[in-house]
Amino acid sequence: MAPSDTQPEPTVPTLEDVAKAASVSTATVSRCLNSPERVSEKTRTKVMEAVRKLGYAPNFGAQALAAKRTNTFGAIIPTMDNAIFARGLQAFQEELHRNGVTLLVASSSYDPQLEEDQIRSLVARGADALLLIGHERTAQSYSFLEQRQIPCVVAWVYTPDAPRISVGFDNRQAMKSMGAEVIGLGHRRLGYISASRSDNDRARERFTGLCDAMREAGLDPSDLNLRETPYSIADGAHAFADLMGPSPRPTAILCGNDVLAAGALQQARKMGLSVPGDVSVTGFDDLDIAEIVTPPLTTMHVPHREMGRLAAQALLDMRNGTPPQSSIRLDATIRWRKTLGPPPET
Amino acid sequence: MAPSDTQPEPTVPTLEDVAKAASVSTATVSRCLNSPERVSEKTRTKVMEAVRKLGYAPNFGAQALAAKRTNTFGAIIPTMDNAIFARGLQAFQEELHRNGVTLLVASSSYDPQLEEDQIRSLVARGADALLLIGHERTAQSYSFLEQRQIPCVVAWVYTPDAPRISVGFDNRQAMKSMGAEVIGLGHRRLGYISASRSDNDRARERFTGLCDAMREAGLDPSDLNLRETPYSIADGAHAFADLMGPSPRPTAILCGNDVLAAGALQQARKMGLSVPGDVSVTGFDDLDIAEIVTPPLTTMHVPHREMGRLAAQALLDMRNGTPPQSSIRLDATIRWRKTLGPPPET
DNA sequence: GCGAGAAATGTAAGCGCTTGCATATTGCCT
DNA sequence: AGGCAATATGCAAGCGCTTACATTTCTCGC
Repeated sequence: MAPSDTQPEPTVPTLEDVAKAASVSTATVSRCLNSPERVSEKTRTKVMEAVRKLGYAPNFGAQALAAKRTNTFGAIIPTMDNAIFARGLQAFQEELHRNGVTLLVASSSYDPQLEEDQIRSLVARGADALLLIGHERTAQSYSFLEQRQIPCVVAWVYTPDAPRISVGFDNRQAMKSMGAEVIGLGHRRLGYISASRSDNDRARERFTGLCDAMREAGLDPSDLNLRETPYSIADGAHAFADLMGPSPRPTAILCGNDVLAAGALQQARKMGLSVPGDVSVTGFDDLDIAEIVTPPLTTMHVPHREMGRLAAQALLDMRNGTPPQSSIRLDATIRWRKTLGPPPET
Repeated sequence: MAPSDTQPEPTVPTLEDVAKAASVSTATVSRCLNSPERVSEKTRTKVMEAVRKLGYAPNFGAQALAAKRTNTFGAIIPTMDNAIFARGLQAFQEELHRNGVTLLVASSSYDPQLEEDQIRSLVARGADALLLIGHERTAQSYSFLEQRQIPCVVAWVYTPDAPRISVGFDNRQAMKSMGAEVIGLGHRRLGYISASRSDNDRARERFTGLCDAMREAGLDPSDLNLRETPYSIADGAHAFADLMGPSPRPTAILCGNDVLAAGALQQARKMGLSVPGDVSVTGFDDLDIAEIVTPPLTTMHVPHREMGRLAAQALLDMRNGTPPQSSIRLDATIRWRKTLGPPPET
């Protein structure tokens, strides 16, 4: 039904076209669209009709250029390829939408350079404010943000002393408490599967937290059997196999996140190891998968949606000139399920 | 270390500032940035230095306005809240990035009206092309796209007859083949857990495909025991419980996607039902979770990354004036794992 | 019916950038 | 050294929109 054979006009209607069609000035059309109360009923109707007929939609670039504001926020997440950021981001976007702002999302693939590009790109596109993950980025990124005075909050971490507002939880403390539980159960030989710690402060903090826990229990962190790998189930499985190869095997394997833990669990089954009978496994994040793996994963629950919502709130406040006084701390708490138990008797 | 006490200048540097700082014309600076080869080595260095020193970043709006192109594509997905679109989208973005285009993502929350807004918003922001999911959207969305002649491809479906290019697989056919396998194994009483079919042609097609399979096997589709629910593990569990309540129970429960199937599996365990001993379960999508649930889920494998890559390719081609001749068909094939077997003896 | 102030509308100057065209510079060949 | 082509730069006209400010049109009170 496309009436494309009559009018081969790829022309985008402009304000001027509308003005002409309604025989008024462009100023009037603009006012009609932006502050309708300043235009008489009659002309307004006339103009709106022209708008509809022409299918006019304002050119965002021009609008931003002339008005110097957009109602757009940006978010840059390390990856969309797994569920880690999905839920928080969705909540973030919902909250923004509720407040009339549009969200633009970009992903950095865990690459600081790419992230810098994305920041520039989002800002150039008029993002009024930015949501960033973690504190790790290029100096240029920071000075750019600084210079442009772009409101921004850092999520997925809680760092009260950092120069910018964060909304999240204390990764180090959280992993420390997980470590303490594990050790408290009697485990002494620990394995840890971490995501790559370079360019990732969350991963680093979690690792440090585990070391804290060991130290506090009189264990030597350098005995910790560490594997650092990319972020996938298969990687988790591989690392687990690796860790469980040489004897004496660890009696508990902590994972930096649930995806890795799911891989570990899978591998455990493949190796005929019972969890937690032969070896305990813990995760971090409490993603959906934590509930459905077998056995259900004991993991650190992170209030993702809450975090997204509060981050949006904070950013909105900043934009409106009432910045939150300080970072916002959320609590991550252990979600006990079935993969953590005492070490085997032996 | 923020040197913010000396210069309280929230002024954004413009092309002109850079030009002045480098004592050249704005035209030269512009060329420096956009086609460096047309500028002498010497001035280029000079200009680049000024750019760096001032922290200059082009104003996207102005750029788009003047150049009438942006190197930006948009994608609108129904939700970011689960993994369904994540992998494909990530591949899509990688391919675009490889070709120098930036991706802007928005999510519609499965709401056609919201999607329409997002389309307008993305286009107004200069998206040169759009990736959309499925064919279901408001008439206004279509006429807008039509009128603006925005290249766009529809993914996650394969519909050779539709007026726009699609890149994906045949949902109906795929589910039909899954149904045929199930029936071929001897199952007669079937249950189906579907995502909401309104505003979702993928869900509708899959359902239809299953009916096809039944009909072809001499079964009456109206005997199919259907549950339609939102998209979460808990919903899947709930629907499963529902379906397995009254006797005679179905001997196989097909699910419209893996998330729902994961819930079903979870519920089966909770009810003490063995899969596939007491009841078979199948999924659709082959997300990561399919591999890690217990037992591993027999599901329809969808080449997500390939789909994302090809969609990007197609869109790139369209933008460059060499549109693909037709829709691109990918194959979805059954990934046999452990949840589908013959019906119980009884 | 008149004049004053309010309300509605129009005029035009940019916003920051790209780009066709004109104007230097440069390099090279004879 | 002279002349020409090629190469490098500058000039200035917009791109589509917003918004002070100017102008026109209403609306009333008397």
